[in-house]
Amino acid sequence: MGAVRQKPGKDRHQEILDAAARVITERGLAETRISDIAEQAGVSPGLILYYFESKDRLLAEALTFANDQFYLRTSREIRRITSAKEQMRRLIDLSVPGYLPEYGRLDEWALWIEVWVRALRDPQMAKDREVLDQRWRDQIADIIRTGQRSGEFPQKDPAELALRLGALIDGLAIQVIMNDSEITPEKMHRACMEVAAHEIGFDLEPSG
Amino acid sequence: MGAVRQKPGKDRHQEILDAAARVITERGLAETRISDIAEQAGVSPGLILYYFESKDRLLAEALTFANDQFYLRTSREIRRITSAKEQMRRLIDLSVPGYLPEYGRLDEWALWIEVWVRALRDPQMAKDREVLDQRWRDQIADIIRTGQRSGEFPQKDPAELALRLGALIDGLAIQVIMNDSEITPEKMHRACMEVAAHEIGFDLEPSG
DNA sequence: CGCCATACTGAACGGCGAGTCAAGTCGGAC
DNA sequence: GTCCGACTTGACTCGCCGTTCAGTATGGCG
Repeated sequence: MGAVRQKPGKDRHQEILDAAARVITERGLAETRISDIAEQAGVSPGLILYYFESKDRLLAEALTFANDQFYLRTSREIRRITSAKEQMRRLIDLSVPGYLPEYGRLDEWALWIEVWVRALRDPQMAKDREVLDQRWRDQIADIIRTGQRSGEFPQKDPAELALRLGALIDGLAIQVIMNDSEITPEKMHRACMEVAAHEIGFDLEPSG
Repeated sequence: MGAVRQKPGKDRHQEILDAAARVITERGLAETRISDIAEQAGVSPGLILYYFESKDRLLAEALTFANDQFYLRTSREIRRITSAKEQMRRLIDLSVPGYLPEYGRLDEWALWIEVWVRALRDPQMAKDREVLDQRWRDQIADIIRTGQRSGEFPQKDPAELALRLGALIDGLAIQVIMNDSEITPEKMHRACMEVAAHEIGFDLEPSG
């Protein structure tokens, strides 16, 4: 028996988190077994518990890990854009599940729902969720502040606007990943843009 | 051994669904065991599976059952009101978790999240969710149509408005039941009323 | 060239909980 | 009153899965 020890360049901890996130996305938190994660990561089940204290901790870590990925991606994309209105559009592009073909069905949203369920009972996850959610709202608020500083947007409370827009995006994204026949990615995108324009107070026309 | 047979006035099926909904609310879907439901209902574990084919089916039924309760309650309340604007206010009153002290923390929202998670993988639950969600949006749209007929509200697509308002309420309600420090029931209520007024196009002043 | 620490394996253990079942109880029909 | 069938019980089975652990390979160090 034994083991081909792993190349030093690789990080098992991260590999396992990544495998876990993929399995959770596919099977759901409740149906995720340690052996699934092991298989996905290409290691033995025993090794999972060698790196993580328990299944529970691993799952919790995997959820926030996946959320970080999404945050970092959007954050990077947005920083490249100067116009606040275009930043807003890009944020919405990236937030609508299945809108950009290159990003699959944007299954981060499915994981996000799992976070909510867990956060209802797990105090640590509840704390993590609040931090993650605050970061999400701040991202929106920052765009609004940018637009207000540049004169693109009128003066209104950015935090309040971010709260409302964030909630709207959350609510619509849920319906979209559920494949609700009432709403498509395109429709969600339009709804988000229109409400954003209306509530923040900018004009939709150019390249809308 | 044996059994005191139950009074004919009672409906075991319903009793068990009710017990299940309460247990799920308290412990979460994943942590709900058959024996918990039995205990809550005051019967033996065996009886649960006498009335339900499997744990899975029971849980699924319990979730839609609880949602029905919420729908019927709000529906009844709203039908009593004539002014569309007041109907809208009442709907929001009832939808904000913890806003009306007499309705506890309105834990239906917690169950609703469980529905979402399950609907991602269970086709039957996916169908049920869509029906339930459609009913929820229709409830909002009907209020808007009422207001438009009476001249209280201007003419805009009621279905589209309902979609957006429903999503906003969903998104905000999630944050509230998570005890997010950024938002309180009162704040959510104000946000919903303001966006409703702004998007539907009515004035907030009277008894606002 | 041994030797050790570390990474890793997979078989085995143990507990838990869904589902089964044989037996008991009781209301009502006749 | 007696019998039937629906209702109810709780002990039992059985499979599953998280966790443990004894053992194995391997890279590096002296």
